[in-house]
Amino acid sequence: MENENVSKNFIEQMIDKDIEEGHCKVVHTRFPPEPNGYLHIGHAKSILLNYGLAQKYGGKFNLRFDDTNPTKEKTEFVEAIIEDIKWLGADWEDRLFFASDYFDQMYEGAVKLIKKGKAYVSDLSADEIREYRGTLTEPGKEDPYSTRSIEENLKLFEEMKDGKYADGEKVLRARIDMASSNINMRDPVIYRVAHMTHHRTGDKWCIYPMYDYAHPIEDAIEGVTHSICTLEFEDHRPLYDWVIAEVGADMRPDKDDMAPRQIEFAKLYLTNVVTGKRYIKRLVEEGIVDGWDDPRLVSIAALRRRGFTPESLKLFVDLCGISKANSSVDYAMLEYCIREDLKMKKSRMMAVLDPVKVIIDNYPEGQTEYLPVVNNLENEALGTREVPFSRELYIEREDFMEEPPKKYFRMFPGNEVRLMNAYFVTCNSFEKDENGKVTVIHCTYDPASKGGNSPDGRKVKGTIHWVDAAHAINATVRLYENIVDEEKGVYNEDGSLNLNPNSLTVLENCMVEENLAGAKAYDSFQFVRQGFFNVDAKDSAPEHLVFNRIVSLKSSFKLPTA
RNA sequence: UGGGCUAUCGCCAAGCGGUAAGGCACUGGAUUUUGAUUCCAGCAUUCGCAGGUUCGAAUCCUGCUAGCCCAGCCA
Repeated sequence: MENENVSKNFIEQMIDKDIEEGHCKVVHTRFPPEPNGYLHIGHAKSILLNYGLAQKYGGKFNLRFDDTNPTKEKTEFVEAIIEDIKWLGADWEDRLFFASDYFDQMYEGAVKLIKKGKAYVSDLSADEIREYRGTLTEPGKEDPYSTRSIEENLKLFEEMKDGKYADGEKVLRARIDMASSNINMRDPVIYRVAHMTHHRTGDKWCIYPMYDYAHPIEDAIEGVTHSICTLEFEDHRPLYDWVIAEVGADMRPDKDDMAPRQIEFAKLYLTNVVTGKRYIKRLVEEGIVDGWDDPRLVSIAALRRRGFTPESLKLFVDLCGISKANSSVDYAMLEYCIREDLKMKKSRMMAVLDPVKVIIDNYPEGQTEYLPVVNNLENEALGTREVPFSRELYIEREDFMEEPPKKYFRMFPGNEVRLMNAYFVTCNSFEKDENGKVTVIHCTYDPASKGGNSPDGRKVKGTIHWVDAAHAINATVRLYENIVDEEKGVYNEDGSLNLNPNSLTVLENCMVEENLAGAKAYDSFQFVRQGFFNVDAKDSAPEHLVFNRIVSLKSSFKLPTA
């Protein structure tokens, strides 16, 4: 269904080559999150990329938790991550794995390295290791413990595993090249001691493998062919390849298929959003946002709560493309994607966010008629509904002006407009309170224009939405804006976030049509002339609905400001 | 001033030696019972800069410049 003429990204080109040259039999990808936090839209790019590749090439996609550091990880996060990925629609079938499932094989691999003379136990402290490592411009120095015999290393490593040493007392290092211009190759630490209960393996282990050692092994064991990660790991690729060559290659399920290959791509950055964990943590702690799923955030949970759909995110990720250039995508692109996804799928309802009363003076008192309304003029499959109409209505306060500027074709004294799906009405007069605020607008209607067209062919420039006063239900509607504005600067001088004071507007006395009465959590609609809205999953209740604005409709209408 | 990577329209992004795709945004104009949608039109003589090779260069070579990443017993 996607356009066939879309050019392939550089990863697809690499995969094509691996297949053509006969290296790769079955494309196998994975998404490997560490369960130490919530997923956000950047992760969605990676998930959809990896899953999408597996689909396109008829391959496989794994979900694997990279849980090699128990000090940061929690079961709570694995559950949240699973929920988010399921919602996104990426299907790992029966391939849900944990790096911790492979701790035994990783340990055996380390023993093998020691036996080959490719790893040694060091007693250097963390500080000393840093000193010996050298700097960006100076080579490192040999670790004084690097000359230990294989037998001694074997014994020491086993003792590390058996808990004879305290955290930080000893580490296992790979023996590569202390003079390498790539700092990752200067005898990297591959195992550390951490007396810590792991969320899955409990107290079985007190030594844990480092990412650089563990990750290639995880990929190899699972038969992953293309290990896709972000740009900051480019410098780690030689080490990834080293581990594969030394121990990983033998762990592959199919020795004839390709050994895993690491490919890096640029992360997704979005303008006007906050993704930094420490910033979000503060916003949550200070009560500025309502948790990690506050609709102004871009965690997957927040986007879901806001009313974004998996389809819209997929579209977004596809439109953004994959490259190696660091870039920041305009938030407007995301807005386009959700409008695009919802416009044909959702019923177009009438809701008055800032109501002002309208009285149709010549409409019979006490009469109510139910007018048929098509739910979505562009999608008949959505059917029709009936909307009550009577003498007293509400319209949007901004749809009336006492003294309109030029090109204002909504309601004003003497002007005829169409009440959408109902009648032509002409404004005759209005009432104001002592503060000059309009309280009631008086109109007369043309009974012949029922349905919204006049038999005499008369045209009106404006069509406005409305809701019947006697039947409307009262609801709360929340309007959102971006939480920061890059034009104004994201950070203050003290490093704190320069927050948009208008990121949340709560409208308490909105009047929505009665057909919305049964709306349930996550249900979404177009509110005609306003935007797309959904029922808030946390705060809405059947007796009092709370809606979130997902995105506004585009508008080229601007009131002249001067 | 070590190594790795990246520079194509306001924002993404194709392009892979034969003379600058596409999308978002924006600007017109048509249709419209949403100032929405849809439609049609416009939107880089130029590819970070400077040289060079070539009949021909965004694509190859050389030299600059700018940005990002790396000195966790994090991932």
